Amino acid sequence: MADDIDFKIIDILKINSRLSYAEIGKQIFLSPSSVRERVKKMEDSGLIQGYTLRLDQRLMGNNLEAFIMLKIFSGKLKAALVEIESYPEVKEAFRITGQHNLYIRIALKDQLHLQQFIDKLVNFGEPTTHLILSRIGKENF
Amino acid sequence: MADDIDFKIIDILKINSRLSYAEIGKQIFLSPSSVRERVKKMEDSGLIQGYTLRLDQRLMGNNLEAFIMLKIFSGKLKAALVEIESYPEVKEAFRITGQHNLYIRIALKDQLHLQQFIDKLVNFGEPTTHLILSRIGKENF
DNA sequence: GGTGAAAGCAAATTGCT
DNA sequence: AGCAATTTGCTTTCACC
Repeated sequence: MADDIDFKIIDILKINSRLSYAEIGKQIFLSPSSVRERVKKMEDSGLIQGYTLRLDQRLMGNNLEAFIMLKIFSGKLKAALVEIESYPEVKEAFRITGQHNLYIRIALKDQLHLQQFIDKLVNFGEPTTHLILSRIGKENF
Repeated sequence: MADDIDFKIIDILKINSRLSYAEIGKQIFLSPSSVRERVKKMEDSGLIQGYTLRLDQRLMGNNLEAFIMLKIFSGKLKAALVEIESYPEVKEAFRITGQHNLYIRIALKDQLHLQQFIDKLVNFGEPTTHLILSRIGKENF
């Protein structure tokens, strides 16, 4: 489906998704209308799912980033899924293989906030918490 | 620094970072120039770090998503950090607290690819692998 | 698939409040 | 902080290749 030119466009949009088609076209020697056509096709096919921003969580008032892995109590999975979707602290969450069933990435104001968050999770499972100390490299989704 | 109007703009850009200032302004009853000014200030302050896209990893040819937690061997941390930054499979990586030292999120073609990836990591530490089965809710960075 | 032309919009600057 | 007006550039569509 997608060819090398498409992947070049994706690589450019990864770095700055607000660039104009004209600007993208300059970088890959293609007309703005062709760039637009290709982008539109990638959107329509679902390859490009959308455009979003990168935020500095510290400047958003979240001094703590962490992830929690949850070993869900028997029969509590459905309730946990619904609950987790509703928390604004949750940045992403997955079902996973291994000793734990859920991975939950969170951004929090401080340690008290973390404590309160964990207190909510213990209704659904046994949490293991890992604080994020620093990022390595750049995001590359 | 940032007020409620700024956060409204951020919420809109989270959903679609390619919207025009005019369109954002319509949604929050603000002129395009004011929206632009506010966005620019948030970029300059570092609150908004950039704009990127959401991709469907399956349609990108990556049928396996996983994360690996690495317990680094003594003296191997620096080498591991350099190495990990260079792998295109790595979507994000953190230093973390707990039994393991590094968290590495990856997107891979298939199980063979995962095996090869793990084989590279075992030079630096002891890996624990968790496959991602499905996402819960939407990304919310 | 790619292009270029034309109409309609958006971005960016400026000056005013 | 916000707005309107301007110029400059971009988007979008479409006929053509």
